[in-house]
Amino acid sequence: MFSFSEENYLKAIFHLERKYQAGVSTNALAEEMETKASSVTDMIKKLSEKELVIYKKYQGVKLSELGKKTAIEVIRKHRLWEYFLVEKLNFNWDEVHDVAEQLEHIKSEKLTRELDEFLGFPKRDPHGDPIPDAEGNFSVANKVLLSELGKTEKGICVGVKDSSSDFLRFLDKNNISLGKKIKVLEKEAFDGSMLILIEERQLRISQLISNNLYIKTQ
Amino acid sequence: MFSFSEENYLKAIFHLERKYQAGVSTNALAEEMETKASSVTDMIKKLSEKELVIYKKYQGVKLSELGKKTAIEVIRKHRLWEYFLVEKLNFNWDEVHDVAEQLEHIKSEKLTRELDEFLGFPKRDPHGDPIPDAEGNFSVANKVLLSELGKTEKGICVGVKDSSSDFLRFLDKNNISLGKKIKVLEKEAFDGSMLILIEERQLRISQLISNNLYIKTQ
DNA sequence: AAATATATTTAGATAAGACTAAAAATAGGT
DNA sequence: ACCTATTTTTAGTCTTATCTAAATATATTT
Ligand SMILES: [Mn+2]
Ligand SMILES: [Mn+2]
Ligand SMILES: [Mn+2]
Ligand SMILES: [Mn+2]
Repeated sequence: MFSFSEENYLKAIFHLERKYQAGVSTNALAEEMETKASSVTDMIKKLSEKELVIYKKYQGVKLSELGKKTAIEVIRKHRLWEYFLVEKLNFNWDEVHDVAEQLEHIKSEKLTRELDEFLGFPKRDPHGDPIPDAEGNFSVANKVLLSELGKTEKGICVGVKDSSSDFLRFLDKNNISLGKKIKVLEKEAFDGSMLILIEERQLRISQLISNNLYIKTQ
Repeated sequence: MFSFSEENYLKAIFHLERKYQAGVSTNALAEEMETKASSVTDMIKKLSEKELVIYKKYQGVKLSELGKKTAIEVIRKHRLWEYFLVEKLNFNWDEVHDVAEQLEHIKSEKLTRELDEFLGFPKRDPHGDPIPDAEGNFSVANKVLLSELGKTEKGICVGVKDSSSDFLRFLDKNNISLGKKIKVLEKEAFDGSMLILIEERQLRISQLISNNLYIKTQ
């Protein structure tokens, strides 16, 4: 149906639309795709021809309904494969992204459907991100960044914002993983660092860390 | 490492080398790849530059050691994925080939290794073809075509030569599957058709069928 | 051995996706 | 409102993989 490159652009636009509802700028997309603005303009024109995006010169792009549907399908596959790699093939959560970037482009509805079933219709990928179902529906959890919590507030660690290997391995090393209870004991106004309680253990973390950990409070 | 297209050419050359040990001709390769001879020449030159094949103008191609190793890796992945699809994801043996054609190009040594382990190091794919191990070794079974058997000879059905959907569904419909015992009851000299005994059942099959079924005798 | 047929390679073109450099449009500051 | 900085688009080039048409080499007949 669509090329790898087209699918990757759609995915990138989908993710950037959160931040730029008015339309995703060429430069933002160029940065996300690690390419040049001129290449982005070329591709946007092509996607526009194919009615995957709505585009007016100098005004940025938005996904059309078809574009959004396609992007969600790719994201669904990406996250299902990440789940598969961790749950069935002994991958660590920091090793799955690059392989999933390849697997997400495999074209077979039956494969996606059967994989989903084989995995027991998982709701979240290894990084806490929601896995869209076959109809493209997914629940956006009411999560906040740990850095937004104040002293004495608590919740459960439910996701990571940064899913780079470096960050994930840091979390592993410090025994921070999804599902664990976290309570803010102290918050340093000066540098934004925190003293947290995680499973009976006290830990001091920098703002860079708390800015990349999602917490579900309630 | 190598492009999808390069990998597909290597695989095709590998398979054709059985038949054309002296060197695979441009035309044979063009037919196998469903492309034009001129395109084949272009690609062969590129593969030759990369030392994946040995090529002299007008003399056909052979795989180099590196080319052979690469081809076997792709075939290993293809067959492992086919096994996965049938054993874990409820695919029928006639549905797996096209998806495996995509999956065979995923680059991740860990993925291949872990998939192999997850599947229990299978030795044969759903069509009876051997699955190379991580070192590229695989056993070539001593099988013959059913059409080569004479009256009263018997053996076990161990593979298919043609693995088209049409042929495989024909076998399904007639309850012929790998592992079943087959005995030749009659052989018609005129049209090459056979009367066979398969699991207490008598069945008349044309030469086209017996020419595409592998049997292990002993 | 020459003529003819077939196989293979070369030449030139195309499409996708990327790039650099330059031009044009938009946004901000005074 | 104008000047400047930034963003975006255009123009032209490159690489990969394909194609058609034409040229050349090899194989087969006579
Ligand atoms: Mn990922
Ligand atoms: Mn993820
Ligand atoms: Mn196959
Ligand atoms: Mn097979």
